Amino acid sequence: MDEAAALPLDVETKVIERPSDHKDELRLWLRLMSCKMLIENEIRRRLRDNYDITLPRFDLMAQLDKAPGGMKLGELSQRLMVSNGNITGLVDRLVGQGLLDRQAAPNDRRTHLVKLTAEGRRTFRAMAAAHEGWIADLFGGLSSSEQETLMRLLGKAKVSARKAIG
Amino acid sequence: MDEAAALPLDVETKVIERPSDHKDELRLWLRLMSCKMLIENEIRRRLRDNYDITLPRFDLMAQLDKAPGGMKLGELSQRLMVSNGNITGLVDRLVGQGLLDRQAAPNDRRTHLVKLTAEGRRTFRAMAAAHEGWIADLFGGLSSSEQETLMRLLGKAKVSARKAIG
DNA sequence: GGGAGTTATTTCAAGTATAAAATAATTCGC
DNA sequence: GCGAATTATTTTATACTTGAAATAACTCCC
Repeated sequence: MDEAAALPLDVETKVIERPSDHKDELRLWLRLMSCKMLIENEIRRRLRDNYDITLPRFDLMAQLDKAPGGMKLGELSQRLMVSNGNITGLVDRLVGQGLLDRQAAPNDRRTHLVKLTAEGRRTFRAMAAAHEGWIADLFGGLSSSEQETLMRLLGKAKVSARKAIG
Repeated sequence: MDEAAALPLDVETKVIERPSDHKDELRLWLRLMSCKMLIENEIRRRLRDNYDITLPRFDLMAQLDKAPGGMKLGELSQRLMVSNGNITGLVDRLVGQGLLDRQAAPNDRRTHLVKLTAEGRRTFRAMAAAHEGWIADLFGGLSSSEQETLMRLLGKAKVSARKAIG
């Protein structure tokens, strides 16, 4: 590139004069974040306006809907990738709303099993159907093959990150 | 597809029997979120361990570093895609740390201009260099062309979402 | 130039999030 | 079985975040 050619050719100082440039990865990261924010803020708004629920509560219920037998708190924390204490508070509030049921596990008194109540499940299913439509709508400008590629590359990014984290 | 062919062919009930399925877009969205969480949590950890700073503060400083003349609070709120009140608090704390300088705008007494102090700039530059390296490291498993494609498709997703939001 | 509407920011209450310490129960080795 | 290490969850302190209401300053129109 022109820019590189214009630099002094002294190999001793080259590294200092032209440290490795990682601006592209940074731009990629910033774009990932802004894409996420754009969509998330809209989803948050629609959940509030239409169902008077917050996104963290919705996300937690979505996990439980996939686990009819209930889940341990730690399992929720892992899947949602948030801290333990965070889950404790969210579950408290959802139990208070009558959407969740928390019961001690039979064999291990440290563990609590959390599951959706009948009302919780009914409520969630209605919201989830709308939510799925919103997401499809927001990603509607991408063809199926573009969506597939995006899916694949994000998967690869996750593998890459996990490897770098070790 | 086989699955569709196996369904009853009654055109009257088809819509009910087989509502449009948007599961793929949903999976894409969930993967985007988990990719973001994975990387963000690691960056947050490294910023804390190495520089004792939080991610929101770092992000705010990054915006200001790009604006030598300073920025209005509303501009920060727009760029970071967070609420106004959020920015007020973050700026308060950063001013308290001596990293930011807040001054009334000359021509409009409603507006405050915020900029990095000399110390703020020095501090940020050091952190930013490390941060850039971390991001490059985390995305290192993707080739340049894969990064390019990902960048392009995320851009397209943003356009799509913005259009759907209207 | 005075009031209506708009814009910029702050305040407020509630909720979400973290890290670290505390509590409590289990498992494992001996 | 006893104690050490581990595991599951809660608690605590602090920070971040939101949406809505409040405050304050500007603009514009008549």
